[in-house]
Amino acid sequence: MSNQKRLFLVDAYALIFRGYYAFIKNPRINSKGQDTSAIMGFMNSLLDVIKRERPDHLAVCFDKGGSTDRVEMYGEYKANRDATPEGITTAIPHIYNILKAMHIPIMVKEGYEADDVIGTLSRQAEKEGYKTYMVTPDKDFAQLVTENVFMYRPVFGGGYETWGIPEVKKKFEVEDPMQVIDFLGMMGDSSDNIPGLPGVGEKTAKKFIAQFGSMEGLLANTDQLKGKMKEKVEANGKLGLLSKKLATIMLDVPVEFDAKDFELDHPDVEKVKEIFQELEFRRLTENFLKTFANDSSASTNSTPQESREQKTEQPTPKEKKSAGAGQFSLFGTDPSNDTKADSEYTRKTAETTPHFYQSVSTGLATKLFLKNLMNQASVCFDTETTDINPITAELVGIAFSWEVGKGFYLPFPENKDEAQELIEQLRSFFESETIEKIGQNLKYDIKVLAKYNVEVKGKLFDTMLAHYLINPDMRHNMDVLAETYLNYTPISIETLIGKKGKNQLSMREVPLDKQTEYAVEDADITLQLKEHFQNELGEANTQKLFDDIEVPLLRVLADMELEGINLHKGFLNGLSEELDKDIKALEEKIYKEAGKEFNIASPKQLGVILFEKMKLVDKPKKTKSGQYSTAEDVLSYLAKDHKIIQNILDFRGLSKLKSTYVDALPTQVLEQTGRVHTDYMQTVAATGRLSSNNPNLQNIPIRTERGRQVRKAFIPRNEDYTLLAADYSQIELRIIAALSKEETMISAFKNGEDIHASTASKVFNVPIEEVSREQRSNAKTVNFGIIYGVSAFGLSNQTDLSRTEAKELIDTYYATYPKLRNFIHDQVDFARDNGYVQTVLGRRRYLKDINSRNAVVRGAAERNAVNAPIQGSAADIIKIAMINIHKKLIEGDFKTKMLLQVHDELVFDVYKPELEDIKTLVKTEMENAYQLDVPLDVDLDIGDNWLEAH
DNA sequence: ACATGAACTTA
DNA sequence: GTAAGTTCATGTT
Repeated sequence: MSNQKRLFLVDAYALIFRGYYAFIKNPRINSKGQDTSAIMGFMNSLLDVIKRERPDHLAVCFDKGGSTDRVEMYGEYKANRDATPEGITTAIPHIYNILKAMHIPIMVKEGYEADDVIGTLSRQAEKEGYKTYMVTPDKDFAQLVTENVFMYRPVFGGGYETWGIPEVKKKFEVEDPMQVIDFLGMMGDSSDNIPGLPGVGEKTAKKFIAQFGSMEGLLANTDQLKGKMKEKVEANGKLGLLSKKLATIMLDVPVEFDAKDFELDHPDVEKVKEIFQELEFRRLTENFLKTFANDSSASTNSTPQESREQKTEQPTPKEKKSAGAGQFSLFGTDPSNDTKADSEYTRKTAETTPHFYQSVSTGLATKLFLKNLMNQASVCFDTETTDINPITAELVGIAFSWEVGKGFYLPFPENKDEAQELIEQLRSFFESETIEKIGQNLKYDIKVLAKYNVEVKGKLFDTMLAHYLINPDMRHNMDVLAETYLNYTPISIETLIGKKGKNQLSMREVPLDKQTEYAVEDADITLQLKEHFQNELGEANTQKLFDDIEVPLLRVLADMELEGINLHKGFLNGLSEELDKDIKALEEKIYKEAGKEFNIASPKQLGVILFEKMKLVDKPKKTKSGQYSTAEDVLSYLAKDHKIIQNILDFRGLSKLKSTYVDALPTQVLEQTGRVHTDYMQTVAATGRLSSNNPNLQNIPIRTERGRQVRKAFIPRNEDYTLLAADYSQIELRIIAALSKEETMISAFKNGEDIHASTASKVFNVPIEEVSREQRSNAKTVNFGIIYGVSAFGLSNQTDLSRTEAKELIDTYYATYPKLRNFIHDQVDFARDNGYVQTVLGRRRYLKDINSRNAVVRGAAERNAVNAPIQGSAADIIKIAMINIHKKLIEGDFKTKMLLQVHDELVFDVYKPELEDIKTLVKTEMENAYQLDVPLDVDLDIGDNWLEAH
């Protein structure tokens, strides 16, 4: 049996899909904007199988043109499948090329699915004495399992399981794997759109199989069933038999198993390397070389020259050098000694990497360490604390590293005074202007240290910010970065302190040796990442953006967050009670109108009430998940005809207001400071904007009278202070006017005209003083539409214009502002040519879908190409203003503090005696942050709360 | 306990 | 039509 030859048949699409979705949260995009997730995922699986099992025969099977037979039987077959994602269709040609270069045969047959091809080949191989392993996660294959045919299933979390007859029997509760067909036929398969018997799911199907053995057996004995189930089965006998047929994998596909052809041969290494290089697979290349490394000793064709020769010949699988099957066993080794540990992925960890991490506790060691530390030019550090909130966190330790693979950890005593003593010894390091400090998310560490009265001075390098500029669309947490760029899996925080929730430990409770390994590893990795990103910043031309904007801004944000803002809790409590009364009253009305009590906040229940019970509409709109849509725009449409609808909309608005703002905000006041401290995210928004959370202070209501009351709760520090809000007027329109050099629009801004009225006057060809409200409003909508990348469709949705009217309006608009249209086209062209667009400061956004064949996907990318430079440039400009204002406030020793940023607005807590100076300072810095051909204009407002200051 | 979708808030 | 975050209900682990 051990000598029996083994054939592996790979179900290509199943593994490709699996690989693609494994990366769906964090798609692999290379510098050319290609989504390589699917290729990467598939190749990982393929190499994994080869490495683990060292098959002597292998082929990869694809579907082609779907199953004509099955579609003929049942028109709906696979009809409700979503279109194959673009990331997959574009991957297929690459995968074909790689397989060809690897000399692995590709099996496809027009009009058949991979299942059928694999089934047929497995039967032929069985006759020739092979053991066949079908590499697929798809359960349908279980029907093919015999004594010599197995499923080889990848399992989540890595590894594989082999399903033979016993496993299939157990899983499906059948006597014979063939009964899997009956099982699938009965319960159906929603992904293939096999109907199955109505009302029969997994449980019932298993019961039927046990009782009747097969679909035919069931249909012949329906007298033994009862009730509804009996009726249903009897009525759907035909559907059941059809379903069984659809679920049956064919064994007579016109393909042939050719043992010689299927032998796993040596790949054309150079060719594969070339393709991988093109796709920018670094780790995979190593993995590939490693996989095929240990067979080369005996083989002659592994030298570069040889391989190149082979390439210039015919690199098709057919062109094999004849090598006796047994003698030329590629891998030579017995698969059984290929241990699990060996194949457990190639990513490095602390365990597999030499390192020297040391904790420093004694006084003498600390002295030596400090001396050494102060001699460095550049040091990476990372603080470990008791809390994720830096304001309440206490230091548990600090890790330092300045040499790859080495580092030190200083544990901090729990006693506050002793901790302060230790930090005092580090003060000269942190406050040194000459030593560069490296870290991942330095804003956190800086805030922690600020609580110990230590300021971090000198040049900074934040790896998270660096990567945000290099690839803003990815995520930037350290684990992802380490895995992507260093092929290294760091120790997870969970292995130290446990899963979050009930019994999570504090870092303080972790044994010192574990703390040391974890903390110094973080510093070590961050140091390595810095070396990596340093060059990439230059390549992406974003070095200046990094040094002059993002890094300085980090200190500004740290100060704003530490400062927090004063909140009038009592006022919100009063508001909450009012809202509560009104919400209850609305509830009463709604229940009465509906004739039933239900959860109004549940879209599902609400949909049933409105569209099934009350039947307000003939054909209700559905969401993609099949529920009735009760979205705002759908309901608004009905509001004038049905009183209940307006009440529901009001209910929703008030509930949101109460739960998200009025009730939530007071709970976010930090005990220690009595203020609300938001956290600005500097690396989240793809355009370069900031985002705010815990709580989000960038979406405090303002549009409705009721909502804007919440702003009254944001108040100055005390009576000596007042709030100042400074906001850019029309900054995005000014930017697009300046960038497009559209003179008409530029001069309107220069003359201080009302830009929407001015646009209306030109588009509708009336004198500016005769522009009607409606005309101005439509012009305003188009102006905004331009910023978002207009379509006639979108515009007509926003206004009461029809699609054609909207189209006409856009055409006239472009005729009025021809350079604006050119600008838009230029942005899209630039994106097509370069794969990215950029802001005034060179901040890039990569647009992988800009050349997509799918018009919807491409359209979205085109709108991004227009919007990102505008939204992003506005973000750049306010960031410059913030940095400059922050600097001036410190230099001038002002008591006034900058508190909030809301995209185009800054809010200050102004010390009253400084008011006039601050007004001038803020307006000047904001208006002169960046020189455009259009003047920037800033409105200032002052008040005793945020609403008055507007 | 955790993830997702719908709905609602902002610039 | 762009960019975000929070809450609630619901379904899965």
